[in-house]
Amino acid sequence: MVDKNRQYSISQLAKEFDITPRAIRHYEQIGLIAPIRVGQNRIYNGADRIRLKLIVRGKRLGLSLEQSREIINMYEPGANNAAQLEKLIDAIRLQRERLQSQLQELNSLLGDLDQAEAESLEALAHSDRAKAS
Amino acid sequence: MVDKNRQYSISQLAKEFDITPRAIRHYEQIGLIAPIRVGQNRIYNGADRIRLKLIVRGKRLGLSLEQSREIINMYEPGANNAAQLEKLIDAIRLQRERLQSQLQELNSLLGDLDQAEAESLEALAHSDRAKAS
DNA sequence: GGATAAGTTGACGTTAACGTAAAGGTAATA
DNA sequence: TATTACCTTTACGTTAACGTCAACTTATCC
Repeated sequence: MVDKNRQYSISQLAKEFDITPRAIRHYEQIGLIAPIRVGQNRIYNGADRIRLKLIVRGKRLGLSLEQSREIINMYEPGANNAAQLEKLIDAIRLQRERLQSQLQELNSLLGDLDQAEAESLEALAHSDRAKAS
Repeated sequence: MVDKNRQYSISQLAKEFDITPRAIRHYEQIGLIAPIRVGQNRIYNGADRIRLKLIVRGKRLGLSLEQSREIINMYEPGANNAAQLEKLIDAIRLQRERLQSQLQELNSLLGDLDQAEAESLEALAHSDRAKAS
């Protein structure tokens, strides 16, 4: 709760999350974050930082910004009611399921390939025999 | 081995893999497949079909066409040597690992959220008490 | 009072992976 | 023979997610 009122510059956050200031401004352009201004400079608070964190995590998870938007919209620092959190968690679970089915696909592909490998090894064995003969 | 010499039209394959003919032509443009021509029409054989299958699977796995290209290039219907297959399988395994780390991230995010949920539930409980008092 | 560092706003450029006409060839079918 | 049904090429359009200038302001340090 200490950093609830902390303030961050754009490059500070850019550095922390290893993205460019331009990217952060882009997120603002499409309405994912809305920092306040001091003079003409953007100043980010703790909630903004969390939103950014969600975005970056989403990217690592292969989510589009639009998909992340749903998650971010569900994150309302004050209006943190349980129903919203449930929805958020459900969304994440759904993505997890997507990933898991991808993994399944991948494993089946690996299965195919292992089989192909086995066959080709056998083929090689046969050709070896052919050479040997 | 029966369909080794089978022939397919572009729309047949499009239908089979649930993609558009345009997409298939696109894959050809960037050199992922190279069907023969009969007149001006493209005719695809079994190997072409496999390549397409690899592409489509790759997409389901979240691979870019360039990533798929590596896999496809490793698939040489005739020159099916074991070393190449090993490389192919390794590539797939690598992708699997990427997915698995994504899953881990996802699970940790879910962990965070579950905790946030718990906290907010507690907060709600407190506010209930506040209301009750 | 320059130089340097960090910030700002346009606004055009870029990559990926096709979509979407437009305009025309060919073959089977009513 | 006219209408479908597929096929072709050419080429511009589209979305996502920023990258990359250009031109300018503001604060700080020597």
